[in-house]
Amino acid sequence: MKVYDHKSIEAKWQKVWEESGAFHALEQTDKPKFYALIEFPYPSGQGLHVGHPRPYTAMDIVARKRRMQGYNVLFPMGWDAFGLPTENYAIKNKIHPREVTKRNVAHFKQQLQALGFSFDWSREINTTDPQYYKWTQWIFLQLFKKGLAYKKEMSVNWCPSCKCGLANEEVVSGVCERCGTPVEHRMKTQWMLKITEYAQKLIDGLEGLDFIDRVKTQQINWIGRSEGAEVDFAVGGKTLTVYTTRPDTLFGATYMVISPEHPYIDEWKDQIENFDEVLAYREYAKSKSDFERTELAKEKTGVELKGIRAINPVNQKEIPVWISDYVLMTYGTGAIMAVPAHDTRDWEFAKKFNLPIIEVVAGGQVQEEAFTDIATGTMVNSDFLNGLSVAQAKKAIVEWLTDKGIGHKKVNYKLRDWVFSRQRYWGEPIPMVYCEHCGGWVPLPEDQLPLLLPEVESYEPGDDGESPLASMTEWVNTTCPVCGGPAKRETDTMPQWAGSSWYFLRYMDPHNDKALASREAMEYWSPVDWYNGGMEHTTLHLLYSRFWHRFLYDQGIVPTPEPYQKRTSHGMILGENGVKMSKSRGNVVNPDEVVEEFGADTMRLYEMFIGDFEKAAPWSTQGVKGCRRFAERVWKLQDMVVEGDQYRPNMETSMHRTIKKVSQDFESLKFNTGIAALMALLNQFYEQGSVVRAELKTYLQLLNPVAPHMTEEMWETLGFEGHIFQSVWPEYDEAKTVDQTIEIAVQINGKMRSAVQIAKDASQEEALAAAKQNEKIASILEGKTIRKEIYVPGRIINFVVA
RNA sequence: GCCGGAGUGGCGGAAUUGGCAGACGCACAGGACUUAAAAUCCUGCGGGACUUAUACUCCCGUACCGGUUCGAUCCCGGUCUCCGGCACCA
Repeated sequence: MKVYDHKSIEAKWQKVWEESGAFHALEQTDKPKFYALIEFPYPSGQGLHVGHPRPYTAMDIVARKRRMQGYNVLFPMGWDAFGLPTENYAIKNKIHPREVTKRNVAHFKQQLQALGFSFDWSREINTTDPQYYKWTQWIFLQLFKKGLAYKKEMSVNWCPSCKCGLANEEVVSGVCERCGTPVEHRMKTQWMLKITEYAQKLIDGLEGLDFIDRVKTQQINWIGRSEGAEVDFAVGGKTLTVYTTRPDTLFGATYMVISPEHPYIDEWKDQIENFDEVLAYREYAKSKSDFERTELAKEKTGVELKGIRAINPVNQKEIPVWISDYVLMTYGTGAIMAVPAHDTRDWEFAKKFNLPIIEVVAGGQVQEEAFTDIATGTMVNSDFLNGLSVAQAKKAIVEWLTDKGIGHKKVNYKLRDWVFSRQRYWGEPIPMVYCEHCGGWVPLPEDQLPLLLPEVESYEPGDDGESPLASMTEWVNTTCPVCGGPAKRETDTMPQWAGSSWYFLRYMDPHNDKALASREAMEYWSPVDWYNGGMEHTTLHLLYSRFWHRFLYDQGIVPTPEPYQKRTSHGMILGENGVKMSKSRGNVVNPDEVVEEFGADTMRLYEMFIGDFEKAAPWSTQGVKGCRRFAERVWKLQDMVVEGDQYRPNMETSMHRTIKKVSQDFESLKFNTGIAALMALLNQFYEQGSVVRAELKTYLQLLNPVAPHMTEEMWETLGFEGHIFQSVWPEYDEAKTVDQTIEIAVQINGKMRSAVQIAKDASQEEALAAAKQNEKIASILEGKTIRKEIYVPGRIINFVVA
């Protein structure tokens, strides 16, 4: 027997697969389709990380198995290549980002190919390719034409380190998601996408999708739907509208609070007696960073607007008006009615500033703490609502407000519009020009796409928050496509999330120059059948791409409302010491070295066997060795083969059981137990001292999706027909997965005492008789009274004795 | 604070969702082979009691306390701890 030389074997088969186009998706076929997708990587300078192959191998296993099961599989790969790290590297080393990208892509591709993934490389895409971003720009124009892209001056999250604005989703606990720098606020004019218009559709669309629950709940929480009412208060000669989820507590409103940025403050300037104090507070609130507002002690602060009074519309009572930064201008109406008895924040504020607390829902001790339970309380001190439950009161008060024309039902969402401008070079140019004459932003005609990124001298962003493109005067100065007069181009670029918001569509028809993909291709391949990716993208990429896709569906461009039918997620691979791998911790494992020393098949086996696919797992070099040992033992089966085109009778049950187990586990993220079943079967072959040809054939097929190179090599050496990847996945016979005679445990009073052999379909009488004949059971039962006899076929026998 | 998820040997993890807890692998220990080591192969491996020792047998054991059940890692109530997400969202 040849030695198991992983290097030559893996190189050999990778070449065969590549040259024969073994894994190209078919255009014309009667086969059912299966579209498997993994998140395309950002080709960073560090190269592939051992974390990357985990989801890739998982989906590769599914793709390879499905091909053997007769599916036309699309399993593509590409590069999400626009982004800051490349640009920063380019600035530092004075190399064009395009060159950096090219180099990184080449390195990544070589690394991926060395792992033997069955990607259809003929469909490779790159978001920085003008033929690709042409369509990213095209989609932006469609959004603009439907009023879903607009430019607005607003306070944005600003990362002083990246010198760039951030989307709400990119700010994590007040710091920049990418670099960890505390986020500041800056007033900037930004392109925005109206994802809020799709808030409800993005919630509703989740129904019927096969997404793991934590993805669904995270998206729903992020969108943050709440039902309540808007109520008008007469304040300082104006109507001030508040949003509340507790209109039932309206009689308990003892003061009002408005956000420090509320525009009414300036309009009340002459009425407010302590205007200087108010302005000072406004400055104080503005100076707090997001970090301070969220992380530091939430001691309530605020200032009363002296001279301004509000009238509670239900009882005409006069109440004071305050400003405080616990009321946000960006949610609801920027103004609230405060009900300290039944809201924790209002309660804290009222205690601090000695404001009255009036109980309107009985059941708590409102002077001690806010009573917020909505399930048990009864309305009090509330005139016509008295005696009602909270739910009844909500309904009654909203009807009353609606009748009087001073309020109505209202749904709010926490989701904000998507900040879509970035003040950086390495991104898609936004295809818009500003024309004074035409009075605003004019879209570039579609036939002028792609709008290419110009060559610039310096990619360095300005400290003034301007994009590097702004200094390219000859590029910026252009003519208006409508009036032909002088106009200026938009100099901000799109965020990294743009290109990835529709890439799965491009794979369906990657070389089309007439459309983002042909209708025919999209109808055939949509939706993606199974998409695996990281949890960190749940409220970013995954939400953004659902939004774009839903928009394209509403425009009649794509055939399905949702892009992905199934979404799963993998856990991280940690360093050997159980913490996240990083250069600074010195615990990074280089996949190239693992492949070099142990082989791609071992690497794949190990990453699938490492533990629960959905959970984080620490790397273990010993564990890798264990998988290599397993591969070697499989390899040695070649020396143990005996002729035979049938499974041996004593192996039949094991064979059918393993086929069943592996077939199921490879479809349900349980790769670890699927491999464990293959290890157990291998141990059985070793116990037998031999393996029959028919058994080995099945065995190699089952192992092939995980360890494709060595199984292909053994298949050829043993002279099986064709290539293993062209063979048909083994089937099992359910009847043969169960032994005729089974061992069944016998308990007495629920404690295991013995086990007996009985026929698998033994009757209750037979089973109990067999159990009573068992020597040990009989001796225990001796002289005792059996109160109850339990027999669960195939499971257990239990005697309850006194 | 709110929303998710999880607590099982020395370690990674299994357990057909109420039916023999610890599959499979790692580590470890003993043995075989070897001048020796590595590799490989065989055996053992949750804790405890009984036993000279083995076998046998028994008790305890799935974070903790309680409940339902013939029977609970699994279901119910409560407590603790850890991880992830959101966070003054009215």
